[in-house]
Amino acid sequence: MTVWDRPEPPTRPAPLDRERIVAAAIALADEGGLEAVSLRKVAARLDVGPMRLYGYISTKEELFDLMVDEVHAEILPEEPLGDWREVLRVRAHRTRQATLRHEWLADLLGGRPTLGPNALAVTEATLAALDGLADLDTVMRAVETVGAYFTGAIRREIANLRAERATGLSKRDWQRASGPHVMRMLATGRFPALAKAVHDGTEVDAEASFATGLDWVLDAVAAKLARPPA
Amino acid sequence: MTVWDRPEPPTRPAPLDRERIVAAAIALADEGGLEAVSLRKVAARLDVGPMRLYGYISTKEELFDLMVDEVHAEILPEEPLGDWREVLRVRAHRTRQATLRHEWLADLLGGRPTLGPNALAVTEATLAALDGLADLDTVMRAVETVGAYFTGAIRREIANLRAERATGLSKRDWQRASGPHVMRMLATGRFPALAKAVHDGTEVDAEASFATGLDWVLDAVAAKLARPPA
DNA sequence: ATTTTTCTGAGACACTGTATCGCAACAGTA
DNA sequence: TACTGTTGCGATACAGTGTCTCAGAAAAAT
Repeated sequence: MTVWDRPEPPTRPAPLDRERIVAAAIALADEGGLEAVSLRKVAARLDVGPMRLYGYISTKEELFDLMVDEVHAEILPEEPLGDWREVLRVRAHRTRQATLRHEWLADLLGGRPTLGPNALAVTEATLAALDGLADLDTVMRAVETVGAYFTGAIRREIANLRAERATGLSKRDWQRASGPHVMRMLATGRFPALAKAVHDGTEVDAEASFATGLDWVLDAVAAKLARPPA
Repeated sequence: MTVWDRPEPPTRPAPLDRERIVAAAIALADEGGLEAVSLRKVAARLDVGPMRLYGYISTKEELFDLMVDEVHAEILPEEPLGDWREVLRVRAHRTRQATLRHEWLADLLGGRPTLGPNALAVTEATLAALDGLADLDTVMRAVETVGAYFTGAIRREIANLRAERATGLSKRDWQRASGPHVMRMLATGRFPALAKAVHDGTEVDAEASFATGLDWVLDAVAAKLARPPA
């Protein structure tokens, strides 16, 4: 009975779990954007047949949900924080940073309810920080308002960033020269205020403007938390 | 030379322009969501070969851009408005209403810079309303902050609405019973604040909560416009 | 050792966005 | 009026996509 007489052991299928699948999908998305994520490519990256994935997820949307929740693990701060304001601000900034690391997150942010364990943990931490500072409705309004702000702001920032990258121009130059189109539009004289804004506007740091807008919204929340609602 | 001797005149291709294309695409999207919009279906609706469209747009993304700009025509109010606060509030509410009419807009909002003529007109009107009330940087921050808020809020509202529709439950019941999943998570005791919120939370009207959050943000803007920046 | 159950992956299906390119209808010229 | 150059249309093709079905192989149970 030499080695050659014995057949090769049957090729065991590559081990698999959701963690591995999500990691592969995130890697693909980080490299080529959300559109680079196809079930076939994810499967190929794991040396697995495409249909194998359907044992772990039942739809591509679910894969996206898992990806989003996975990133929320990066958003949840490891150590407890100070007052409610810091909690909200840190959450906003960490979400922004995570989105800069995983730009595809901008395409998914706010697109569907996030009910994964990590996302729930983030929400829990936020609510806990505001607990007792006002009645529940006010607290919810505060959390949602801040969330709406940073979701929208991050999406716009990434959208602009992509546009800049596509033309290879800075934001300001891009506005100035984004195709002849905008210039021509401005030249028509139909948009005087806009023209002035484009002409006189200084190029502002994206992070600074994000932070400033956030502070404004936090100020508003502070005002409402201060005195109980009518 | 009877009629039957003469051949039919050659079938002239159906007349076409961007307006028609965009209208067909919007109709499809209104009926079946963004994913129901395919170049083939748009073309079929216009009795036209799919490739014909490429004379008017050069990519599907461009079609989406045209659709978004078309809806912005509904957002621009026809008559001039009062003070800056009313202008911003009306813009937010009209954007929300337009998105409720065209839910697919939620998927596109904030996803890419909007440079079409109608979107520019909306921006122009907004900037004009704030012109002179503060230095340009502050004005821009105000417009962008409010825009970020309502963009994010609208997206989340539509996301929740779709989730409710998928389960056929009200928002509150949905949170309570969205699969066993959330309930099981809450039952673990790891999310006390969240559990309390779900348990004690009253069902709030979506429009009211949108309006309230908007007012908060507008209050914040008002505070910054009042006194010139440091 | 044999049966039952589970799981896997090859292939197929109905689509998608887009490139290519032959053909037909038009405009301009002789 | 005949011809030719140009344009623009659309059939066909290509390389993908998400997902279904199902024959067969491996694992578990008997």
